[in-house]
Amino acid sequence: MNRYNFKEVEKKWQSYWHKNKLFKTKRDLKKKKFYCLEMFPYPSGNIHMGHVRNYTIGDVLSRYKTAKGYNVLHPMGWDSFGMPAENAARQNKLDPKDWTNKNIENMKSQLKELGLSIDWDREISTCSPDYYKHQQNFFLELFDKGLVYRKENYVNWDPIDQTVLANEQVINGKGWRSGATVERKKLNQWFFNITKFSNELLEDLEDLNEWPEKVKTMQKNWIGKSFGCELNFSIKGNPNIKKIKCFTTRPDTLFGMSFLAVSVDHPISKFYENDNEFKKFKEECSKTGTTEESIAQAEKLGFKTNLTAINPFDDTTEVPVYFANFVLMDYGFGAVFGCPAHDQRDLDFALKYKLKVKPVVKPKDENDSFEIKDQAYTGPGVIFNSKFLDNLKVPDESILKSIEIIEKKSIGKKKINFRLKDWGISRQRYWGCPIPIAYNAKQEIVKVPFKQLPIKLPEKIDLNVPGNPLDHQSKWKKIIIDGEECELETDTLDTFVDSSWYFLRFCSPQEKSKGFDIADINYWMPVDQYIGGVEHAILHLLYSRFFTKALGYKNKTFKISEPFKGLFTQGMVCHETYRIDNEWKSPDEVESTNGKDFYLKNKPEKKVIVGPSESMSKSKKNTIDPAIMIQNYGADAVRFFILSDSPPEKDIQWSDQGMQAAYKYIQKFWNLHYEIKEKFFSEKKQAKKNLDKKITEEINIFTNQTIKKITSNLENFNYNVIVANLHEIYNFYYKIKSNENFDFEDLKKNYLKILTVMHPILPHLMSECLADLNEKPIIKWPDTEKKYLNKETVVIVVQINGKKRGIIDCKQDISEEKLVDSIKNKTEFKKYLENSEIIKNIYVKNKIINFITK
RNA sequence: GGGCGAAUGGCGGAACUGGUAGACGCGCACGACUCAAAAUCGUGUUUCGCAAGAAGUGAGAGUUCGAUUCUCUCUUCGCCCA
Repeated sequence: MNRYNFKEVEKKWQSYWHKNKLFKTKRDLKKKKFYCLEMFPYPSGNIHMGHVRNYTIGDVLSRYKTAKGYNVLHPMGWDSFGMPAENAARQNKLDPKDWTNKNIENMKSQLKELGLSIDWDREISTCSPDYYKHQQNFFLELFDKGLVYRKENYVNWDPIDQTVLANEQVINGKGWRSGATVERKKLNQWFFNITKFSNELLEDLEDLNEWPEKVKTMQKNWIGKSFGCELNFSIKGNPNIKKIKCFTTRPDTLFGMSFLAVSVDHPISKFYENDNEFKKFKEECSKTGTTEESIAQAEKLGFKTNLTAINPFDDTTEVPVYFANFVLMDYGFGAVFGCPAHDQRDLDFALKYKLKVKPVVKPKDENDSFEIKDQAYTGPGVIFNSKFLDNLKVPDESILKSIEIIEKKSIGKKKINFRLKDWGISRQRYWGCPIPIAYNAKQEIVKVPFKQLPIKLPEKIDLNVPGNPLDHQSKWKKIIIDGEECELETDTLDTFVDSSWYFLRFCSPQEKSKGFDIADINYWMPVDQYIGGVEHAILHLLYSRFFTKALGYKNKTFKISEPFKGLFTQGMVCHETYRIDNEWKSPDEVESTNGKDFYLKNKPEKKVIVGPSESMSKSKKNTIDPAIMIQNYGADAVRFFILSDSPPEKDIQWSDQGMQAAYKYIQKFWNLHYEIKEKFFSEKKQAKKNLDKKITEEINIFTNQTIKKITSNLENFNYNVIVANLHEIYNFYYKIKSNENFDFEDLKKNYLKILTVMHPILPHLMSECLADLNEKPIIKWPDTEKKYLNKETVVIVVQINGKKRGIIDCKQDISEEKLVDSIKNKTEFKKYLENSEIIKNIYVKNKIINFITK
């Protein structure tokens, strides 16, 4: 017995792959391409189990497609700009660049230890000027196309740190680091005009039939197309304000209107600037965050003006006009009319300010006394209390008819509105891509010319000064453009921009003069399979789709409209949480003798509270370090386990026993391989003369059916089932090895095919097994032989009145008559059929026969 | 509140277009080897029942010769949006 030394073997094959550049890919128009891409990691320091799962899935697919004869592009890079580097640098007085590059180096070696089939010659890093130079150029290209603009916008402002906070950095209205109450502040910011593509981004989802429905629905909701109309209200009370324009999806509820609500940022607010009460109110509003969710959860507040609005359908009614905290300036026109009976938010507001609640839609089976209490009615029904709209069917008929009337009266028009907002890309941070814009003495916008790109980040700067870091770099800011002295923009780009085109860069990673070579794009794009976490289902994917469309806009050579043809979203890796009092304990700090009660290692008196299994996170300490697992069990075992227990799209529970079982499988298989080789494939051995045809056939059938199963499981991402198939392979060969009465040559032919289909999951072990049999490590996917996919005999289930009563072996495609006869003659079925009359039987060929008796 | 999805042994999970429910693994039990343990190997393992047999895929109905699979109602859980 020779024990399988995974450390040696894995290292050997990894360096073999590396030396022979086995995964290096070139554009080759003669070969069909397959672009397999996993979401590239942020270099935080170490790879985690989520990465292992993500990259293993992609690797299995890449290796399979390669074996299938595709020219596979499987690259890897680093999403290396971002806040953590800046934070780490601030805490430890390091340079973000050094910190990041050190992490990259470490994580790269960890990824290599996993045995991934990556073309490392294509490695890219978004924080490298070689990368962001092109990004700056794309920014200017989009600027020229009119897809970039600057406007004032509200941000979350931390007054102590003098910095802008992302929504997730605002916790209960306070800055996450300083604890200061966050303010709303207006800043000049850069935007990508993503809303220009709202319709395209929505409609093109239809063609993405290799995307999960769930993700498409999420994108659809995010874009939020709504059909309605704009509507002008005549205003009384201030001669300077004649009209207020609203957007509404429910013009059919106009007769139920009882107030008009406008945003505090609405242009009419300038008439109230000197009103102290209003100022106070506006300040109060600024305390609620800028997210839709925080606005939805906040109490509905209003500030009553002296204005009234006239109902355009009934000029005898006037309603009060309020400023309200739940109306956003950047949705619609920053004004809505309130119909409390049919909108919960309006109802909450009306009840608080004692406004009229008049129902105008009633459910079908209600009469005119239908009333609203504390639940708005938003369902279908018919219009009532509405004069000329009465009896119209809600929603379709009533809305269309209302819009028709509005258009006829020239008080508004049909309008499609999107929830999607333009993408704010300005960040007041250091560790990001500088925006290639400068301002001249007149404060005019000046583009930085291509020949002056890249605008590199200044190095070795002090990050502990509050405020926007680049703003303090007075020397760096100075730039001369066309002889004119200018000052550089000090905001950097949102890191989502970096990841919105990296998949294009992978096609031409070394191209110096431009971001990519269009010939490369035309060959490699789109990404055939994109794999990553569902947490990026909305923003990253939407931004990448936008960026792709923006590059193709007004550009006849760039023809890619969707970057990702197939999308797969994998589940998270979970582990139980452990806690003593309120302190989290990591899995390697605790132990258990019975699997139920846990205590601190070597301290049985210290009982540990076991919490539910949750996604692995550093904060809860429920992480397992992949590097240690690879060291203890080997890459193949870790790959095998991470694929085994759950379907890849669902969450997986980390389990020590599962990990050990995977390790045992590797060892067991190697031992079995060794036995098989010794017994059947060593040169001395000859098969016995009295060959058992049945076993030979059985081997061939097993091989072909297994190839078929594994192939279809690979195509459908049923990777956990492939692991089960691998166990079946072991069990089958374990059984076979006790027999000797078959053709050893034939066995070898079958065995080699089996090793080949196992290869994508266990590349090191299989390379070793193949090499051990003097086979070249070139993996070519085996075809199936049809004659072995159908057995000569089949098992037919016998049912009587739909109940299974037994099974019967018979020849393939047996006629119904013969089958019925043979069943009638069998004693085991006689007792069911004797005393009753057979009315009919249902026969499904080669599967089942069902007798219906009376 | 709306949308989407899920629910199968002690556990993770399998079951192609409706056709032998529980593949495969874990765990557990018993046995072999051992002075003993670990490791390894063998046997068993949905429930009830000695057995024959019966019940059984969250609950209830429906379609069907036949439903884990299709339809409806409900319950619970998860995710997203509000």
